[in-house]
Parts: sequence; C-alpha cells; structure tokens
Amino acid sequence: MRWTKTLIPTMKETPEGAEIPSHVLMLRAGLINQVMAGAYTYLPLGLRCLRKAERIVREEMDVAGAIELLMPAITPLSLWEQTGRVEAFGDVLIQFTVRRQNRKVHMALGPTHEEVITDLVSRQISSYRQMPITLYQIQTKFRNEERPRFGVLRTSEFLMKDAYSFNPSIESLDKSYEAMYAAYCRIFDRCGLEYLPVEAESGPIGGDASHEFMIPAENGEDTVAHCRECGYAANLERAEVGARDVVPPDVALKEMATVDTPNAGTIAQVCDLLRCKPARMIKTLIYVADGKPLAVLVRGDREANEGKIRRAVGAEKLELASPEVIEKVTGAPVGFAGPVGLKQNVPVWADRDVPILRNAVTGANQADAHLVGVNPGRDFTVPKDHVADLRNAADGDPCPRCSAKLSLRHAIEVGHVFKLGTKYSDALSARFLDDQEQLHPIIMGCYGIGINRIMAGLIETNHDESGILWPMAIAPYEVFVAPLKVTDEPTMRAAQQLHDQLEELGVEVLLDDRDVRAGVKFKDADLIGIPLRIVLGPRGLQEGQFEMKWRWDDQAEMIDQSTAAATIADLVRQERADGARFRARPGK
RNA sequence: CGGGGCGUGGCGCAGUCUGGCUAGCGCGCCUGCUUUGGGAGCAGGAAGUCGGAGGUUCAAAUCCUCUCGCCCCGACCA
Repeated sequence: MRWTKTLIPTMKETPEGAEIPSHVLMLRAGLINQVMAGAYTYLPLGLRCLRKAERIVREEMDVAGAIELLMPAITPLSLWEQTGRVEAFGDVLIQFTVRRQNRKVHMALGPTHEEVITDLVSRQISSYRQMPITLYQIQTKFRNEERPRFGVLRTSEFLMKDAYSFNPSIESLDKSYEAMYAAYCRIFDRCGLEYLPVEAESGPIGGDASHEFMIPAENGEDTVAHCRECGYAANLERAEVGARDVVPPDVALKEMATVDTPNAGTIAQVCDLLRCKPARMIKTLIYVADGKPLAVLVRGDREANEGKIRRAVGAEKLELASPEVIEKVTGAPVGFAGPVGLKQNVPVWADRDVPILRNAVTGANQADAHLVGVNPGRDFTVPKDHVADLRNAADGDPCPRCSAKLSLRHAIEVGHVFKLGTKYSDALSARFLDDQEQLHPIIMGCYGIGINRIMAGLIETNHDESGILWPMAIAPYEVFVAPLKVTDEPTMRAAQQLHDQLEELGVEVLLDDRDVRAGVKFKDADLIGIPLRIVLGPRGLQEGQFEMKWRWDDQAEMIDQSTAAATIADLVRQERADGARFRARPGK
C-alpha cells in the first residue's frame, strides 16, 4: 500500500482531551477518530490492527473447537425481561421502541448475548448427544456507559468475542472452561500481551469458577492483587488476605472516654480533629443482609469487601443500610456508629484486624461524639466465629498462598471466563434429556474478550516517547518502506520493486511515497510503530544496499538490495510466528 | 448522579477579567523558488456564522440568561 493512496492522518500535537498514552497515540497515529464520547471511527490503520486481533481470536477459538455464528445486535426486549436483566442492566441497556404499522416493537441493543444464545439453544438442543458445544461470535456490543473514558478502553460501542459453552454436566463444563482458558492464554501470547489470569468473583458455582485476564498497566481501571513470589493473582473483590497478626501490641490500656467531634462524620474528619491515624480507628458499617441489619467492623484505613461479608454471614443479598436503618440501629445519625453501646442488639462481625487494635477510636452512637481508648474484648466483644477476612486486600498484605507479600497493581481487563451454571438455561427453559431420559437444565459457561482492548492494552504497555511499538502479529503493516527522495527515479523504482516483491511474498508493506523530508517520514514511522523499517537513501543505494531497522532498536543494519525481499520476508515470518524479537527488545 | 475544566479555520492555542478598529499566533493545507537522513527556509495564498439560541448595548468572541457538546475527578467508606 502506498501512503498517498490511503488515509493516515497523523498529528504532531496531542488533541485536547486525550490523556492516557493509548488514547493519545491512537489519535496521533491516525488509528481512530472520535465521533462522540465513547464512539470512535477506526481509520484504515486502526482497522487493520483490530482485524488482526480479531483474526487471532477467531483462529484460536476454532482450534479450541468453538463454533462461530453471528447473532443480531438488535434483540427483543422481552428476552431481557425473562431473565430479569432489564433491571439488572438498568440504564446501561440501550433500549428503544420502533413503530411497525399499528404496533410498537420494543428492542434492546445487545450488551452481551446470553439471552439470545440460550434462547437459540433451548430451541435447537434437547439431547445430551448434542453436547458439549461451545458457540461464539465476534460482534459489536452496546452499553450505555455512564461515563465513557480513557479513549477506546471504555466506550459505548465495542467489539467483543463472546463464547458460550453448553454442557450436560459440571465435569463437562470444567473441560470446556479449561479449553477456553488455554485458548485465551494462546491468544494473548500471540498478541504479544503481558497478561495475568486472575481469580475473579465466581457467582453461583463457586470455587475457581471465574478468571479475568488482566494486563497490568498504570492506567487500568481494575486493581489486582499479585504475589510475585508464588504467582497468586486475584482481582481486588476476590483477593484473600493471608495470615495476619493475632497478638495485640503490648501497650497500656487507656480508659475509654467520650469526646466531642462536632460535624466530624467521616474517618478523615475525625482523624483531623483528634489528630489520630485512620489505622487506629474502628469503622463501623451497618449492612442489611437478607432484610436483617448487622454491624461490620473494619479498621479505619481499610475497605470493607461486600462479597466477603456476604459469604461470611451466609446471606443472599447484602447492601449498606439506609440512613433511617442506621439511625434505628445506632441511635445516632450517619457517621457516628460504633461497636460500643449500639441501640439495637444486632449481630456484630469484625475483620481480623479489629480484635488486636488497642486504644482505638470509634463512633459513640450519638451525634457529634466519638469514643477514644476503646479496646476490643474489654469494651465490646465479637464472637470468635464472627471474626473473618472481611476487607479488601491492601498493598503489602501477606499472600494467602505463601509467605511473601501481595502487591496491588492497576490492570486492564481484556478477557473473562466464567462458569455460569444454569441461570439462563433455567430462565429460558434450555433443558436436555440425559441417557436416563431425565430432564436437566443445560449447564453453561461464558467467555468474553474485548478486541478493542487488546489494541489499547498493547499500546498502553508498549510505547516510547516517539510513538507506538507494535508486535508483528498486530501491527497494521509489517514493513515500512521509506524512499527518502521520491523524485529520484531509481530510488522510487527500487522502492516500488521491493514493495511489490514483499507483497508477493505475503508481507504487508506500507510504502511511504510522500514527497516530504526524511525527518517527517522517520517521525511518522516511529509514531505509527511498524516493526520493520526499510530506508532507501543515498547512504546505501549506490552500493546496492538498503537500511533496515527494527522499531525498538537504536541501530540500523545494511542489507543487500538483491536479496532484500527474501531476507525481510524471512524475518517477518519468523517474528510473526513467535514475536521473539519484540519480547526480547532492549529496554523491555 | 455530585464536583471541576474546556468549546475561537483541519489540529494546538492567545484574545474574554476591563465590550470598540480588518479576530490573531504556531502547526497543517494550496502556489512558487531554494533546500533535502530525524517534523526545512523565504515569498504569496485559501480557509473562522468565535458551540448554539435568546437578551443587554450605538457596538458582543468578550456582559447576562438558557441550552448543547467534550474532558477530568469523585460516587454508597458512618
């Protein structure tokens, strides 16, 4: 392809509004163009990357035995009503009504396709003989993001590969799940991504029923806890905290006393006022579990984890209490709850950090007052079986699997595999007959990959001050050919010939035939990040040599004009297959 | 949903507080000459209903009211 025949609007300056590297570089390199908040046009160069990522995903899905189909983006709203997800999605679900003659048709743009595929399967699969089967599609999804952000990372319309497995048994589901998990590893490996499969919230099936594939990145929206020692990795909601101190510090116990804390209803305000550290405070949260209120104690500098609390108390549904309930339980307005002297006798649970606190600070269960010198065991007690790991992991916490420490890292979620169970097959009556003529709901798994995020994630983790560094497998073009003087006939002839030969050898070439100065070509080449750059300039041409340089190397090397095409094609093929040079590049 | 910021040729910005002349600057674009290995120089040129609507005024990019759009931060933490 000739540069002048396609559309590559590179920019020298960063458009206002773009902040994170992937967004800035995708705009500057002419990969995308913003149409509105959360919706982008993929320009020719960006589309090529997207298609390559899509192709790798498709190939590995096929290898894993998944079967491709294509569902519509528009779906009947009734399908979502049947599974209760109209409410679950809320405003995220883009729904609308159209008129058809004398009636109105209610539709929704699919944010995901469990309903549609389960509906299909409920009609077409009725025997254990038809399973297991994993069906997938690569399709545009629509979610009305409340706040689209970070360029292509969080948009209202995006390309997703979604797969669904249908199994007659848990064992069969486990196998399908493992096949997808393995396929995901191959996909992200081939894409040149450094990823981390992490344990995630597992929902109805429990156990290791869900993993997210995360790309550790500064600008990621998610947080994962990772142990570099043993490899344990989990997302923040899920991460366990390892063994903690059980012996309280040996300090003199102070008398408990009430102090005035007017209008200080937050941890920060109280600490400011009393000049104490959040770690010395006992945060008292009032929850409602299946309709019954309870109190949860967490150290002031820690975050309660609702998933852990819900599991610990064995509740179906858990939510923070309303201000009215809080007042009823504590006898005080919001902001002044504490474990000592609660007005109502509700169950009290505590995170493991709490019982070993000494001379702590906590709400006094009356307006504008806190207690100081509070000591668990003396001033209040929590039953042993009500002490558990109830908080989010924090940076430096002990690893639950070894003796090392957890580190918290931001990450971009690119993939998710999930053992669904029978939620949708129950709701939509997708049942099958086993070999004993017994009717069972089909057991499902679902598996998603955000194609756009593969691109953005790659850029986010692979760029330098000059621009993008693409791995060969995803690069929009594999070779960039730059004749420095396009008005010089022999130069252009050689460039065109190299371009044609490479294309014949199956290499994707971008020929920069613009009549611009060398510096412009070099800058743009670095910006758009094509892995191999071939320069045809006065330095080599007279000796029958081209200059070849990898995007991530500092030094170029000279190659023979006569054998250039074959040499380059070999390198490209090799790098395309294993990405070894990209991975081993200097500075990585 | 709460808070903050920004809308001025394709892109980045100044001008707005304190209303006034033909609305500027850099990049990009077009023409010509020179230049030619890391975003060239000179000369000439095209391109803007100052986000939109209404209002105040002799006069509005600038003041007032409403509105639309974009970006960032926060969102149950007692």
